[in-house]
Amino acid sequence: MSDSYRPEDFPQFAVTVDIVLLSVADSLRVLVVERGVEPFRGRLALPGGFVQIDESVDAAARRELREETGLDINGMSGTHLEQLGTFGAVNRDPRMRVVSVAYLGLTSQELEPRHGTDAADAQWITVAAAKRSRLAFDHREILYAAVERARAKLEYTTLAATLAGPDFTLGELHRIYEVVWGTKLDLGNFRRKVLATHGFVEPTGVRRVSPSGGAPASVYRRGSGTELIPPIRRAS
Amino acid sequence: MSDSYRPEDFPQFAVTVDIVLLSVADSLRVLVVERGVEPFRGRLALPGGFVQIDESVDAAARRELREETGLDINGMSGTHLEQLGTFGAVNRDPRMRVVSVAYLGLTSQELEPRHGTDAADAQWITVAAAKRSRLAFDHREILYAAVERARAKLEYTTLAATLAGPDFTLGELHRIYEVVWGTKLDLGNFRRKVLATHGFVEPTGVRRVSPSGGAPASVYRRGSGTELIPPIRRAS
DNA sequence: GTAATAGTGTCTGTGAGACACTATAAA
DNA sequence: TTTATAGTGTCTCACAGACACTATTAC
Repeated sequence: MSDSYRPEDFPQFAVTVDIVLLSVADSLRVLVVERGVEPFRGRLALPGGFVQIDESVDAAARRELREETGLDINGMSGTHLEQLGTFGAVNRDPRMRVVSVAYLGLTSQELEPRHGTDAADAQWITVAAAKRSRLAFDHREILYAAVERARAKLEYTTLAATLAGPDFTLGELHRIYEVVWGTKLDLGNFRRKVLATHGFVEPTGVRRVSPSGGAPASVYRRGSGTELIPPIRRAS
Repeated sequence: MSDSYRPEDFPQFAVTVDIVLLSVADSLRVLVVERGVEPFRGRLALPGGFVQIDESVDAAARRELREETGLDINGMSGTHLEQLGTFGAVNRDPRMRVVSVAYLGLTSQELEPRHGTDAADAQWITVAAAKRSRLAFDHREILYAAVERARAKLEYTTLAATLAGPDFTLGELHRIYEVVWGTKLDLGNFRRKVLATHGFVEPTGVRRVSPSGGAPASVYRRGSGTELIPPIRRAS
């Protein structure tokens, strides 16, 4: 930390936030926007924007998320948002020196991007497609880090319940794990594990019939716990 | 991401790096510097400094670490350095808007801060003392995050071997865990666990006698592995 | 001898994984 | 009926944890 007060003594940066918002539908999806101007015009990019001088970096992330999707983290929605990491390569933005703080968001996909807002051009695409796409800036690298973080977090936190929505069956929760991890999980063992973990899910008393047939399933909602002890391990 | 090229369209920030460098001696220690000027003159602070306009944020962290301690991450020392998180509260620096990218460093304490360098006023103090101290800026918060990260990483990575130095006995490695976690661990079970984990340690063939008596112990060095599968769990 | 550390043996309980099985819905 | 899902039972193997024990050094 320098001790100077003179602005000319330290380099000046722009600081942005970029948000990797993930959800699970048939497959793992990510919210992207199409850039309308240079640089990277026409390319897909992660939603984000400049941090304002009078707001914290975290607040900027929440604001951008709200502007792009209408999801309001402060308003106790079922959405999770956490800092992922900071990307500070010298030439990551061709215009000027920009340091970007990336965030990982998880949502149950209830809310589609709202037209008529900043998010008019936002869309959900599969993560597989996004990885194939030539994303703007270093957003491909950020996406990879976010997906890996999400996969790891399902192991030792109850965040899958956030991806599953306000209420869900254990079959639906099970699919979240299979889709995010891209692996098969024994449903019977998974059920026992989840039900044995205090604070993961709690029963609502309601039963629901699957649209694809089968017996009616008990509906659960998120429990109060956040950690999974012991964790659910990915297949080795 | 804004599309403007005009500097006046986006707020200007200073970006710093702050480094939480930990080592294990009798207890867990952290490298701190005493501030010589305002603000927070006389207070202890984490080593760090401004990111230059032509260096990446990661490079700035490596440079600061080298300047403060002589440890050169590029030069294949036994030191670990990873990004911890970014602290971007509006008023975290009373002089101006500063966003700080914090790093967690782990070292085996071979190298003491060098006098006659930037680090002339640097010193190792126990983490317990640092937590009691009124650190400058939001460095207390950063320290807490770093210690928790280090504790968690010992569970599922082989980083303890980095804290233990170039070569070590299993008894020494065992103490690293007990000191960082602040718990007791059964030595017999720990030994079996470590030796059964492929890539954690490898024998050097050398034996060493402890200065505090006891039978001579086999000396090991770090293995090539980085992950601990399955992890060593902290006591619940 | 005692103290301290290194290293091994062994038992037990828990729990993950594999897999079989029954039950209940839709088509 | 078949198909798809929900939910339970059970067996086995691995392993973490507890703890006893021997071995080897310094003092």
